[in-house]
Order: sequence, then structure tokens, then C-alpha cells
Amino acid sequence: MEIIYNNDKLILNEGETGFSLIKRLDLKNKLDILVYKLNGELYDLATPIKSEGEFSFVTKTDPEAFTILNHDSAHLLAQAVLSLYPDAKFGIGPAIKEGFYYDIDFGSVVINDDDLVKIERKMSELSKEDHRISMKLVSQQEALEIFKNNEYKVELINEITDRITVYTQGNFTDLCYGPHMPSTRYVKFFKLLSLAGAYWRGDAKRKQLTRIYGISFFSKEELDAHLHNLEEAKKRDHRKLGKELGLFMLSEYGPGFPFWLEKGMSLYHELEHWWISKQRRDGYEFIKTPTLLSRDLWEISGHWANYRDNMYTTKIDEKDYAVKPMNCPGSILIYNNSLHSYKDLPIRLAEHGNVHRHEASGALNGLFRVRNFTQDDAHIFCRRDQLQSEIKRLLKLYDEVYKTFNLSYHIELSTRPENKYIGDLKTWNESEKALAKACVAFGIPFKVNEGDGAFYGPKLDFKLRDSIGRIWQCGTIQLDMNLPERFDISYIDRNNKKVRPIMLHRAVFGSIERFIGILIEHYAGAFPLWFAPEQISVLPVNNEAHLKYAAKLNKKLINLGLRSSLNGANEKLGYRLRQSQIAKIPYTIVIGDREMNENLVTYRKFGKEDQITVPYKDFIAMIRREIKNKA
RNA sequence: GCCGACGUGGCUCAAUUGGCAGAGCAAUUGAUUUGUAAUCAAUAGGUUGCAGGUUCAAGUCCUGUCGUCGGCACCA
Repeated sequence: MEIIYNNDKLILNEGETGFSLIKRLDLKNKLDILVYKLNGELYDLATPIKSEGEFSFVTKTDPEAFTILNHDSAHLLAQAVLSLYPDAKFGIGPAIKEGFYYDIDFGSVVINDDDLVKIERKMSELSKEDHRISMKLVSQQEALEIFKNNEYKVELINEITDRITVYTQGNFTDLCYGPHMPSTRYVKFFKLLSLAGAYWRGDAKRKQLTRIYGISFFSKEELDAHLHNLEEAKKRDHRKLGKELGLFMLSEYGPGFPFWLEKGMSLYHELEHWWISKQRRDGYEFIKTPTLLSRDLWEISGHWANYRDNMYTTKIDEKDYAVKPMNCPGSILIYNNSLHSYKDLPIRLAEHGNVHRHEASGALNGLFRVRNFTQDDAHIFCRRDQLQSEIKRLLKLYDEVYKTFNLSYHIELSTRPENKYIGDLKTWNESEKALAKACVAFGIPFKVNEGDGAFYGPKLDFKLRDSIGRIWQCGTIQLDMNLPERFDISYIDRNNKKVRPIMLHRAVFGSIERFIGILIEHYAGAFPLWFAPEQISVLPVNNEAHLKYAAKLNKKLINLGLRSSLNGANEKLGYRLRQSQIAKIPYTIVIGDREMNENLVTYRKFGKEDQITVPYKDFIAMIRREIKNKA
């Protein structure tokens, strides 16, 4: 039998394993080899190479290495837990993008953060003890016997239809497909990060297990760098910055209902004004629909039946009302307010609509998940033949918006769910094709999530990537085959017949509140000039000599439409400069004798340490240019 | 909603085994008039989230409750 290895044919010995091959080839980097890969599948080094094909060794630097290491780390965690808590029962323990976790039933024992430290120490011990990790193929009967005291594994075993393998290291044996590295000593640089409750098999009706999260790397440097990044992420937490920069607040009197402070409201207004002007340019008509609408409407839309628990309702004059959790029904009422000709389409109704949803208390999170937020919503009513071009327009608009904030993104297309869906197949196929085709035409790649669409239609989701690499789902374009039927909307075609238009829902930010939260973290509170709540701070060097002039200059800047403020506190210049740095104000200008007498401006830009002196009009020109370029 | 942790001046945090609630920053007042990240001094600021309980005595222990955080579930 022969394999292709390093582009060469290699004849295998009888019963050759990864280990024996490493030995035979006398590979220098043998300690870096984790597993081997045969025809794209990964195997333990101890497993005999069973067929011909493309062969390679996977080393610490290969893309698969991180997952393998973290999967091994989950096993090491379990081994450590078992030795400290012999009665613990194990659920599942996979590697994930951000490391690994293991779901464990500790019985009546309560685990806290101090225990994590103990477990971590035990893991290090077990790692040093260099336990061999060995795999064994077993029958279902044997597997059931091995895990007879663990109802979780038994449940899993009963569902497995192909081969069952178990992995053993020391006295810990786990049900696992593998692959694993040869021994526990490969897991060396790791950290247990947090403790959480997690429902068995993700089902809220089933038992909650204790989940331990951790992450593992091949070097101390990588681990330290990762921990450092976590610290950095904490520093830009929008809740922390929101407090420090005076942007918004939360109150126990309204959990999940954010209060906007003056500076935060400035962000909000800037963002909204800019965004409204872009949408007007693109042919959107702005509307506003009521916050409180009668139950009858929500029954037609289907929300009363499906989301009543998450809606705020009230009784007025013996009639039920609900605070709107969505803007669509209101928008449709406006569409239905008049007859529409095929010539009028597409009609693009936009509403920055303030909605309330009673989210579960445990779901609330700063501005990211709130009970009162504003959707930058729009509903597009168009003809079938306009669908393609409408989507293309949207892609262009989304691209422009996200690029303005320096956010890169990727698109995911979710298609028709297998069983539960409404509408006819023809429309589904046509719409999915239109969404895909528009992406291709726009020249942007997309990922397909088969069967992940809403029951009422396919959608495109936009996943943004921020300045430190985190992914946020914001924008969405959804085709709706449900509401047009329920509200019986139509337009009159050229044959004078009533025809059902296509309805698109679209939001680019998703929620303005959440988007601002994301931008706070993305910019770490140091907003670009056009967007910053305070753009310029004017500091007179000496209050007696320069305050008057500085105040005049500040007034001048304000009259030019700039958000400028004077800092004439009785403090040293250094102290006031520090204040503007802490407030992350883009430009701090210092006014002294020279500036006053020669009409100059000495400025320091946030994030830079040098001071630059220029004529006043050059400074204004520069500021204007920067604002215009949204830099 | 569920599991776990936490809740002390505006902010960040102290307070031995239960034993007089304290500091820095911010604020106010006064002095100082400052050229690129903290001038000096004084003053004021608290029913320790809230409601009960145990105790001679509770920030500390117990019960309940509200809120926040890390996750899970949920996210039209």
C-alpha cells in the first residue's frame, strides 16, 4: 500500500501507524506533530494508516492545531475534575472557536471560582504526569457498560449509529470521536476562564449542568497575548465607556430601558441625521407609526398569537392594546392607506421606529440587548421584476454604511427551512436566487446557511467585524411572504388587476442603540471627528490674558457648526489637557500669546503627542475636510 | 426565565474572627494664572440596593426581593 506524502509516493509497511512512520522517516519536528491527516480526515498517531491517499502530518502551526489542542484540553479538564470530584458526571466537552468547555453534572456540589483555580492546578499536574491518551473501538454494548453510571453519555451512545470510540487518559475515559494527541503533556499553556450554567443539550426544559470554559495555546506567549486581548476588550466595554464618557445610563427603575445622556444623544443624533440623509438620497420616504396599537392589528399580523409573552400590553376603554414590538404592521397600514399603481413601485417606507420587547431578564446586556430600542427599519414594496435590482441597491447602501465606520463584513444567506415554511416553492426559489444573484452581481461572496431562513422567507444577514476582530450581526434583508397575505396588500398592474407586491424588510444598523454600543467598542470611545460628541476643546494658557480671546474663538467655532467647548478652569494647562485626553476629544487647541496675536491655532490631535501650529483658516479647512471625509 | 457571582458617597475601591463606615478621584470654597496627562489647602458628601430576621452589636451572618455581571435558553 502506498500513500502520497510531500508530493512523493511512499510505500507503507505492514501495520504502519503515524508513530512508526515518524520514526522511519526520522522526522526532526516529531514533538510538534499532533495527529496525521489522510484524505482530509484526522487520525491519532497511534492509529494504523488504513488506506491509500493523500497523507500529511498535522503540526502545531497547522490550522487544525488549535481545535485539536483545545479538544484535548477539555479532556484534561475532565480528567482533573474527575480526580477532584469522583462523583462528577460528564456531558459534552468540545473545542470551540474561543477555546473549549466541558458540561459537568457535579451533583449536589456547588463549584465556585476558587475551585476553578484548584482544577487548573490539577490539570497542570496531570499534564506533567504525561498520561498517554489511547483510543479504543468498542461495541454499543461495551460503551453502555463503560458509561452505565452516566445517563448523559448513555443518551448519546444510544443515538450513535456508526462506530463508537472511547479515549482513555489515566483513570478518565470519555466517549469521543477524536482525534487526540499522544499524551496529556501537550496541553501546557491554558487558562480556565469562567463558570456558567448550561442546559443539557441546549434544552431549557432539561437539567442544567455546570459549564467550565477555558482556552489553550501551544506557547505561553500566545496565551498571554490572548489574556491581554481580553483585558483590552474589557477596557473598551461600552458599559464602562458609556459611564466614563457620560454617554448613557441605566436605572433600576427601568431595566433594559436605556437613558441617553447629552453626549450620547449627540452620537445618536449625528448617526441618525447622517443616516436619514443617505436613505432620502436612495428614495426612501420617512414615516412614523404609533407606539400603541390595538390587539386586532396584532392578531392580523400574527404577533399576538406568537409573541404575546414578550409584548407590553394594556387595556384602554375595555379594549386590548399592545406597545409595538415591530414596525411592519404600522408600515403596512400606511401602504394600504392608498391604492398603488405598478408605476409607483418600488415604494420604500423608512421608519426609525422605537419598539419595546419584554426580553427575559437574564438576556439584558448594556445597549446590546435592551427592552426599548430603535430599529432603522424600512419596508420595500416592489414588483417581482424589481426584486433583483432592489437587492442590488441595498447591497450598495449597506456597503457604503459599513465602510463609513471602517467595519468589514461578510454576508450569510439563509434559505428555506426544510418543513416549516409558508408561501409557494416557486416564490421561495425565485427569492433565494434573487438574493444570491444580487450578491454575485455586486461581487461579494456569501455563505449559505441551508434551511436557516425564517418561516416566512429567505434572508441575507450582515456580520460585521470590529477593530479587534469580534463579529456582530447587524444588518438584515428579509423577504416576507407572510404579512402581505395577512394584510392582503396589493398594487394595480398594467392590466388593471390587483397583484400582491413583494415585501422586503431591511435594517442596516438593526438597532440604533446596539449599533452605537458596537461603535463605542469599535472605536474604544475615541470617535472620528464628524461623529464625536465633543469635537474641539479650547484651552487658554492663562485665564487672565487669554480667556476672553479663547472664549471668542470657541464661539466662532460653534457658529461654524462645530461642537466645541471652552475649558477655562483654574487649573494648570497640563491638567486641562489631561481632561480633554480622558474625554477622548479629537482636537485640543491651546491659545496663548502667539496664537492670539498672530491668529494661529496650536492643536493636538487625540492619539498623537505632537503639537502643531497653523493659521486659523488652515485649521478650519483641515477640520472641515476631515468631517467631510468621515475620517 | 435558569445556573453562578456581585451590589459600600457621583466614580474607582478599603473596612481583621460580627465591634465607632474610610481613602483616592470628581464636586464645592479659597489661594494659585499656569505652554501640552494630575498645584496647594479646606469643606461637604453614606439609613452600606431594598425589606425582614439573628445578635448586646450587622457593610460583614440568615431569609426574601430588586438590580448588575458571566453564561445557558430566548432574540419576530
